[in-house]
Amino acid sequence: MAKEKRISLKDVANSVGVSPTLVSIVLNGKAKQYRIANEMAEKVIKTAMEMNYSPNLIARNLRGGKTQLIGLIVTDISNPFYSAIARIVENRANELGYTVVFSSSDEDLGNTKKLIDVLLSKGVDGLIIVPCDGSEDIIKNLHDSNTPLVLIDRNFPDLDVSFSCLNNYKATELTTKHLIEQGYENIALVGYKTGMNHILDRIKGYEDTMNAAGLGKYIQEKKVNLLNTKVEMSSVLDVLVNKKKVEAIIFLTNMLAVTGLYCLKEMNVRIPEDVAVVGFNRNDVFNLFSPTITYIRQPLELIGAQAVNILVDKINHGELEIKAMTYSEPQLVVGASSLRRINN
Amino acid sequence: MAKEKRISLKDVANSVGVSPTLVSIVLNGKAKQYRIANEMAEKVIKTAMEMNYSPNLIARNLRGGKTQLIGLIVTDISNPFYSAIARIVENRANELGYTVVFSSSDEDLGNTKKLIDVLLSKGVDGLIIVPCDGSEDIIKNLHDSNTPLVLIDRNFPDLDVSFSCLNNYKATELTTKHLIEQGYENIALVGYKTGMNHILDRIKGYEDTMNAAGLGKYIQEKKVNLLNTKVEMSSVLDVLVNKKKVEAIIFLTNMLAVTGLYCLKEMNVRIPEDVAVVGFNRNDVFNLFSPTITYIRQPLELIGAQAVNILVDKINHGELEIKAMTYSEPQLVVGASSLRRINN
DNA sequence: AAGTTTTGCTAAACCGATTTAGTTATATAT
DNA sequence: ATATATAACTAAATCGGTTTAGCAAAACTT
Repeated sequence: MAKEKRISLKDVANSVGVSPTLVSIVLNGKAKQYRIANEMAEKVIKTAMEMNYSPNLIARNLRGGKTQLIGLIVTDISNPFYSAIARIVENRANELGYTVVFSSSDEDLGNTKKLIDVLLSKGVDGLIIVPCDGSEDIIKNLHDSNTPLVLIDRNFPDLDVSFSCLNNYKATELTTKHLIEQGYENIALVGYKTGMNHILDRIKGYEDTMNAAGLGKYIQEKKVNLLNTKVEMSSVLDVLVNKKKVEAIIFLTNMLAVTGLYCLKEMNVRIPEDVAVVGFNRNDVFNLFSPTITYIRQPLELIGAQAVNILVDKINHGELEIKAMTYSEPQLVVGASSLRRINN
Repeated sequence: MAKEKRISLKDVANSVGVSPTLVSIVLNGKAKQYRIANEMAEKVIKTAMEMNYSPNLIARNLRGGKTQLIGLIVTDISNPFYSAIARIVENRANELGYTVVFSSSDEDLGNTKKLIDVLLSKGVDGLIIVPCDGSEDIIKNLHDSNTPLVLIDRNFPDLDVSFSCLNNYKATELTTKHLIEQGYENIALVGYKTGMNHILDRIKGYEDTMNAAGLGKYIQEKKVNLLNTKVEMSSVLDVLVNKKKVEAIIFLTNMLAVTGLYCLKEMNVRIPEDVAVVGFNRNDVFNLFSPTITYIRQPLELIGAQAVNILVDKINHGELEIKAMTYSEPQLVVGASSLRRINN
């Protein structure tokens, strides 16, 4: 069976008996502007509909230099947090007439560089990136080359690059205050080794709140390596729970919280009797765990949609100079894992 | 700062002092075939490298070439099962020099149709699709138009369309046998309303195994609607557990299992004492739940990579007529939720 | 009635690559 | 010495749109 030829603009033009130019003008809604006769315009539109014409975007884009393609680089699309973001980005992008090309950097600098090159060579009109540790220079170069670009989830405060992310400071401030209100004092934090701003902000939110409450002496921060999280997490939690006798643990990411819960379960640590726990980002695990886990909820809809909006603005209006900075507000979803400590 | 113009083929040609034709030929590795002098070929390649030339894929594709773009349509990229597949498809595609464009159909026929059109209009070289209920005609048309196409996770046995999916029959056969071996007899199944083959196969695997074990009288199948799963699941489970007194429940998808666990938890049903449970596809929830949940593991790596392999074969060799059918083998991961029933 | 404006439409360039059909110069054959 | 073959390269068409410049006919001025 032969591949059916798609109806082209020329086909419609021939059918009506006019030039392709006229058809193009009419179908782009510029009939008035070009003083095309009303009758003629209607006839063209009718014929195009009848012939089931749809424009070849590739041809259109070749002329216009645009692909209506947005590149999305996350660290790992199979991470539910990022796939949730991907879905929101997809939806908003579709609404605005764009399609999303995605790639996973695996938190790797070399990959990031390669993926950016590949996506640019595919002709994406702009990029939404979750930048990985150490990618500041790459991002700066990309921005300097005037590629429409928005960072999401993480950002580099020193760069003039637009971003859409959580108010991370407030997230741990909320969390820490909540735990303190619940009667906890010896509150520890588990993050991972990175110089990335989003994590540093979360750490600062915790530290400031602890200090403000006069609990500075209890500040304890453990950092695990992202590569063999499971093993390191075990020893970190062993130290915190068994040696340091902490009363509560704040996990700085969803993955850390899930891994932490695995380990705590294996260690037969009771939550919150032995230690209270707060996680990060929604996860079915938190709701189905016994007890349910308290966590910070990010307004993903907002964060994702904003990123697309900013990017498309840049693509369309070339407002590349303006640095759009959007910090969305976290919410604390309280479960049973951070219940009030019984005064003893 | 002005956006630097991308280097075009013509720029390279001018720089070397030859025609664009020659540059095109050399860079496409056809120098020998067109008897281009070795010296000249080397010079062109060197200059192209120095100028950091990369071909404009839009132009290339317009001419009738390829975009090295693969379209992936899943039902929902934010569903961890599909984002896991997406990641594997991405990896394999990248290895073969392709980039992935994704879209979510939301199990909707209209969306599916629209997304296919959009992806084709973006010039994807081929499509990997998780077809939704009722999409058989759309898929048939697509296949008939000779678009390289592979179905994944689900398939239409009546169509000559290649696919890569689980041996679904064997999945529930394994599950049911396991439960029977553990001493369960009154085993029910919870699926959703659909005519899709993958679910029908799973149902058949259960029925056949029950019948073969002489437990036909216990066969009970409940189907919930995918739209308000939570509400329907509650009533379905209420009937199964409280009225029908079933001993074990097999959930036919990951989402059903997770939702089911929510409901069972709310109902304070003990697992496996009151009712045993088996889920589908790995999920952190299953491992962190108390008790851990037995589930069917799909070899996602294999399923995803196969789909890409088949598709790229079709794209490259135009082997559109050959129907590649790959069924990958399920594994049963045994947790505590299906522990041996104490004889009473 | 001649000049000007407006109306309604089209030819042709263009985007950046690929490909077909040549062309020219040199080498080989007869 | 003329015909033929081969080597090395190029002009121009092509993909399917968009856009610019411009043309012919009708309508309007003065």
